Amino acid sequence: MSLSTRYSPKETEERWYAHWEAKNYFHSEPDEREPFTIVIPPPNVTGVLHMGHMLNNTIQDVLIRRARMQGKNACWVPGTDHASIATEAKVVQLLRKQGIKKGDIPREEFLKHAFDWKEKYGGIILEQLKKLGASCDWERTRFTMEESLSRAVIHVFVDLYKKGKLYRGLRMTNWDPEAKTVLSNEEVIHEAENSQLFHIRYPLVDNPNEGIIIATQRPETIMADVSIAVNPTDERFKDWVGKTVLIPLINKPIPIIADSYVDIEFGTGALKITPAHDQNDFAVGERHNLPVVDILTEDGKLNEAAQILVGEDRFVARKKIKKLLEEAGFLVKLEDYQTKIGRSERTNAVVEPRLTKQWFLKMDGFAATALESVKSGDVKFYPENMWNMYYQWLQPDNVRDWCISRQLWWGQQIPAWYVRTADGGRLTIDGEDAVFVAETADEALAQAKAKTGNNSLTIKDLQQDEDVVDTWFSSWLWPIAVFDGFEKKDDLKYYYPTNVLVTGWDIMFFWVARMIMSGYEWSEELLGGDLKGKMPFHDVYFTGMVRDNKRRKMSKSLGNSPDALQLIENYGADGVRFGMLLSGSAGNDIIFDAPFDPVTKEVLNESKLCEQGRNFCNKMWNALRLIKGWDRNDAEQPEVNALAVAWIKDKFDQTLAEVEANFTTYRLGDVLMGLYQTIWDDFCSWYLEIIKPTFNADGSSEPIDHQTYEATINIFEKMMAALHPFMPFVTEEIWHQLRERREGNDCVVAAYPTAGRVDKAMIQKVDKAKDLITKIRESRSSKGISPKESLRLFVQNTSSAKAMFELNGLAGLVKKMANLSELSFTDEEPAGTVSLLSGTEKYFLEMNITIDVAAERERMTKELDYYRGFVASVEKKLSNEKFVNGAPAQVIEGERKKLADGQEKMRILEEGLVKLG
RNA sequence: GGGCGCAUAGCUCAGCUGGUUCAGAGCAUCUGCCUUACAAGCAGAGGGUCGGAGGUUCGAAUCCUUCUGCGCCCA
Repeated sequence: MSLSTRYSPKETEERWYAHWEAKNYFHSEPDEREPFTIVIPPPNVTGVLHMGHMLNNTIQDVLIRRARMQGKNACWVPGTDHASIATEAKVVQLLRKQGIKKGDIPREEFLKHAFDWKEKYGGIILEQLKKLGASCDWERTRFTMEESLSRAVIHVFVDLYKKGKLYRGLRMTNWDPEAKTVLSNEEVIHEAENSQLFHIRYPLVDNPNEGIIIATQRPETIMADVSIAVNPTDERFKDWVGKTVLIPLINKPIPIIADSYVDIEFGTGALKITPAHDQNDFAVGERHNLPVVDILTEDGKLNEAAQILVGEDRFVARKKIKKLLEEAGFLVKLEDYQTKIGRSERTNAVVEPRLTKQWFLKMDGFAATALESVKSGDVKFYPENMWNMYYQWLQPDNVRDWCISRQLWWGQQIPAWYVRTADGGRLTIDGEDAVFVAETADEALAQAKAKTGNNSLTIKDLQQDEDVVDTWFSSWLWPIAVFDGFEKKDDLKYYYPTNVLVTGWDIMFFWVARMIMSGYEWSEELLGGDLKGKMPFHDVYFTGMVRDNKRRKMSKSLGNSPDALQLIENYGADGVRFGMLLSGSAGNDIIFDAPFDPVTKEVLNESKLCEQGRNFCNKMWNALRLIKGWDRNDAEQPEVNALAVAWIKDKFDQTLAEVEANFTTYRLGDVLMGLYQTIWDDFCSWYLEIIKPTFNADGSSEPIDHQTYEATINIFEKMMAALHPFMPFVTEEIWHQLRERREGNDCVVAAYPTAGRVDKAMIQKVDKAKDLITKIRESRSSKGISPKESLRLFVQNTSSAKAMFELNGLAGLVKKMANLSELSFTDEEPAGTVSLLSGTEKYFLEMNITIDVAAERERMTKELDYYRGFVASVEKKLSNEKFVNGAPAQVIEGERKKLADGQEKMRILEEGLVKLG
């Protein structure tokens, strides 16, 4: 057989993924087994695979693959969300290129284009996940805008309205003038930007030579001012309160008021109040019953109410008004100023505070439920300290009602209807729009008829709310909706609550908390007696953000993120998965150290950690090549091999015990590192070297005994199974190269190995032997003696040494690994040897060189000094009465043992020094 | 301004309920090896006093206080 010396992931990965899919291993149907369910955090349908997705989905895949191998009915539901703003922006852009303006086509036609776009591009990210190895149940792929999920959104909207939890209200909202829609707080990104503070004088109406000077960043909004406010305790302005000043340029009189909101220290101490364009000013205005003057259009231009500069964009207006104020002598001072500016996450437009009529969901009850769910432990967070952030956010003071309407088309249209009046306006009742909320227009019509008593109303008289709901208003239903839970019970009953959610902490509030809310709101109604728990998931694993080496979040716009697919191309999916998993632990942000090109400053698609993963694949591949190259015979198993086999089995069992413990706390990086070390160090570097047959001078190799060969294949395949969730492709490939497999005997569905009993005494003896071997190698290395040269070793004849080497095969093991021609006991120090100390045993290594006595003495003296200090510190501890009385017996016992060992080593070293002379 | 988190080797991070020779891992570095599985490798080595100060304790990287620096969330 001929296997290449390098493992090549490319061909292997494609082949095995196709095989798994053909076998339908990832598909789940409810049955009598215990379910293990994960719903994917649906990536944006516009998205392409980035580092965050790779981290997040690798973790999910590890968890789901392990559960599958443990015999659970594993179900990982994939899908995408419709990302209303982002997708709508893309579609608008695309149409514009075709010469079509959104405003020129009807809603239905636009949606058709949007769905076409989704069909064409929406599946890209899911295909990319397959490259990563994600074992999703692709038959269950869902999309938040598909019919059933949309029906669920409409259903809950109506349900919440009936429950009195939804209302329409005029609110100061975040307005994106580019997308012409309201944004939620989470969609606004506040960052420090450079700006200017304008000091402007407002003349007194009675005496234009005198005036009050205010400071503002937004001079273009002075036309919307309704008053000037000062702090009531501010002595400087005591006499000004109650007077009237004129707004510069438009000469509109406004009063000076006193309000404690004004910060005396800031600016001039006098503040212009502009309720329509500032959240805080709006509150001040309400307190003082001031009017609201809105001077901006929906696309951020000045309107008629501004009187001047009408039609100018607000930023153009700012420049122009600066000149006007200067010319008219109202601009007193300009100072540079840094302030936090909010920009739209999607369009990057500066967000305007704007009063609009929106739909809101009352959050008070929901927030309490979400808080209690985690507090009580129904939902557990990993890492636990994420609770702090969650708790903080969900405090009543911090929770605001959820604005769920968006002025977009791509999304579920709000199921609320208004009645058109003859003049084209809306029918109002008690001064408010008459609104009828129902799942269908017919139902709304019936409601309208009943309410108005007008039976001649027809569908044509109704006008549906133009807006759609926030995308999160569909994704908060995800754990229920992906199982069509609002329409049928069977799947939901089996899979709900899901086991674990894996997501970034940055969406803890607008997704995780809201899913918990919706879970508690509807799961019981839907499942009744079949409910296994109201929570949507038992555990939440929060991943950190993937950042670059300057700690910046990796993003497309910064250009600091390596290309995910290129990384897979370079290192293989297994290599990249290894890199992602090893780069950090739960919750902590991950510094993914991709280097930058020093010349172009562009990020390179390179990674040391992924390289390590790739090298690991190659290591295992070569271990396979080695084993497959051996001839076998029926000879009896040598003692050395028997010992090696027993040792590696137990060693691996120890690792498996750690694997199990680390999985329960989601320490996946630790699991992987444990497997990495045991496979590379214990299995490859020690075990295989021990049992490796010797080569003859003629180039042929001795055969290996059948028993050892079989044991080696057994342990290797177990290792592959244990590693499979982390590195699925290479393990599947080796699994099949190791043996002829029957149809269906694949690693992906093999039983996950469990830890067995361990002979600790044996492991300890082998560990001592390994230490001895290392000391011998070190001795050779420092004295320039080749490993190829066989040496003789003498063991100081003590009862403990005798006991150690009584273990069958141990002496042979040491001889082979340290290349010794002889290993024998001695009572006296043989001539021409250097002494070694390993544990508390003394050894003499014969070297065919003259021993440098002075160097030997120095080395031993140094070692002795260390143990003197060590023993002294332990003695001090043990002579402390408080320690002996206060510390647990186990600890004291440990200290006594340390002392005895230390003293024994000192004795041996002192003795050796005396002999050296 | 309010809150949360972080600071351990050159780098990225573990270190869980204070106590095993507790100061660790991986990478990087240095030395010697192209030894027929693997140079994407093998065998060895060096390197930190745990951000600073103070405290609790028989005992502190670990608990408390405070300072400094950094990151994030909210206003």
